[in-house]
Amino acid sequence: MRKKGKSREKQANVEASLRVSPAVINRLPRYFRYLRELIRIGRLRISSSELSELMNVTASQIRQDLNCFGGFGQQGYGYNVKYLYGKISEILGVTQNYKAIIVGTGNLGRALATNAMFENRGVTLTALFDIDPTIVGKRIGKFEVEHIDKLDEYCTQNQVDIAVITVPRDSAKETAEQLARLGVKGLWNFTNIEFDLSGTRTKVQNVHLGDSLMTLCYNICAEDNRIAAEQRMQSADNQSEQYED
Amino acid sequence: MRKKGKSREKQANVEASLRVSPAVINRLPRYFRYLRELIRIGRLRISSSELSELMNVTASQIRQDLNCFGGFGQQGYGYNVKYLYGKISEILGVTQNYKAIIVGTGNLGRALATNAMFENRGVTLTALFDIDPTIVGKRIGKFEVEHIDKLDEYCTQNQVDIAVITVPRDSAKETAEQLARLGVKGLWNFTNIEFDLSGTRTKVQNVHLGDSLMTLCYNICAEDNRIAAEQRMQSADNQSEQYED
DNA sequence: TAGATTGTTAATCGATTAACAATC
DNA sequence: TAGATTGTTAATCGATTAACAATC
Repeated sequence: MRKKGKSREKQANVEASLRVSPAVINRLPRYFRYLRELIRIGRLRISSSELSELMNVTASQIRQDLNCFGGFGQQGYGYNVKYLYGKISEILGVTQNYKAIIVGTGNLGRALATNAMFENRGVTLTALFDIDPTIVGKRIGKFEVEHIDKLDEYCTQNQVDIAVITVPRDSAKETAEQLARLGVKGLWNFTNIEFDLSGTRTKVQNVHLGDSLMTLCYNICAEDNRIAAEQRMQSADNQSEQYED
Repeated sequence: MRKKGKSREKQANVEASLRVSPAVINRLPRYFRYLRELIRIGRLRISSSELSELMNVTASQIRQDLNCFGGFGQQGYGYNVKYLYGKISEILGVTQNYKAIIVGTGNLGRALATNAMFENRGVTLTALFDIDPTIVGKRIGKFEVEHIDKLDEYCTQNQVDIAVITVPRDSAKETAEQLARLGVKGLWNFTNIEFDLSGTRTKVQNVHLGDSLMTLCYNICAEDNRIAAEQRMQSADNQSEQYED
């Protein structure tokens, strides 16, 4: 059972949004993912040490992270999986029912438009926009693509919290600034360029797929180098063995 | 002109792949991106302080980061843009001409298959695989989709450095382990689950789009809370003003 | 040469881990 | 109550920034 009265929840943190370190914030979605999986397999409770083994992090880090937002656990018991999942969902804004649009219905935009990811995370897609007249009017999933000229009107008349930006790089900056002007709260940026929206309240989350691919390439390349170095060592050893007898 | 003889390049680091901190590695692709842009606009040289302004980081960090790999600059001059770009490209493995395949040609797989990102970063796509018989044999971009049953044979007979994993979550673990067994050097994972390939030399780079969306939602939600708090403060101020006179 | 800017060391800052008292 | 496990403080570790001597 949950403790009631003398709850230690850091209400201050949640309410006044006292700055939580970016390192912690970036780990929250991963907790969310693991907790959902635990619910799926029917787990009712979990201790920080069990979860730490599952997630390959320290139990200390888990307790520290969760405590930025409140005392969600119980001494001697651990964490109630569903309760914790609910709390993290709240913190992540899953319960806010944010509305999103996709701007740019190229291959990537279309792929996202039909992806269950949004609804699985409490975000509702409401419209798609494109500039290409041969695409405008076509159906993608349950939407009819609208012309980008309608963007201003749409954003003024409907709640738009998030805009997914999947336009070509040349129109990206302009589009981003337009959306920020229209008061869209967050941009999910799939283009290669970065936006400077300081001076607005609009948040930007960059995906930069190319950077991710490059990081992978670096790690592969570094491993290749290590393997080559190992082999050089080995053959050097063999050489000296030959001389030894 | 580049200095020659008494070069200070950390050859040791590049050759023996002395561990570079993950924080630095994750920043490299961003340098790569900005340098490419500088080349595009015809810049020949740049100082760390100029670049720092452009990228919104400290000059100190830039010099520190680059020096993990060698002395690529010149006192009193700065960095030669093309030379530095070449060096970072090398470090990131762009010059290795890695070969990649895409496993899973759903919406996301198809979007990636026709994306210029790979060739722009020195990676060559060579084949696509899927399990769905209605898709196998169809053309996507310049490829004909092959059946996943051919994966073993293909990987044995061709160099496959990178596999892009865009399969449904239920077949993800199995697919990843198969690819690791086949000696694929790196997995670019677009599924929601994580792989444990410790004990293999295969590197995994997770994209986790859902996590990225959640981080954006957190930041929006936190900002919403801050705005609400501000407004409460404001109305409290107004209240006390009323009482003041 | 004088001015500029790097490479590098030392100082600071922030994030992670360890330890343990509080408490369920 | 005794055992378990959290919440939290203190210690450690790593990453960032500042400063400056080296040098182009």
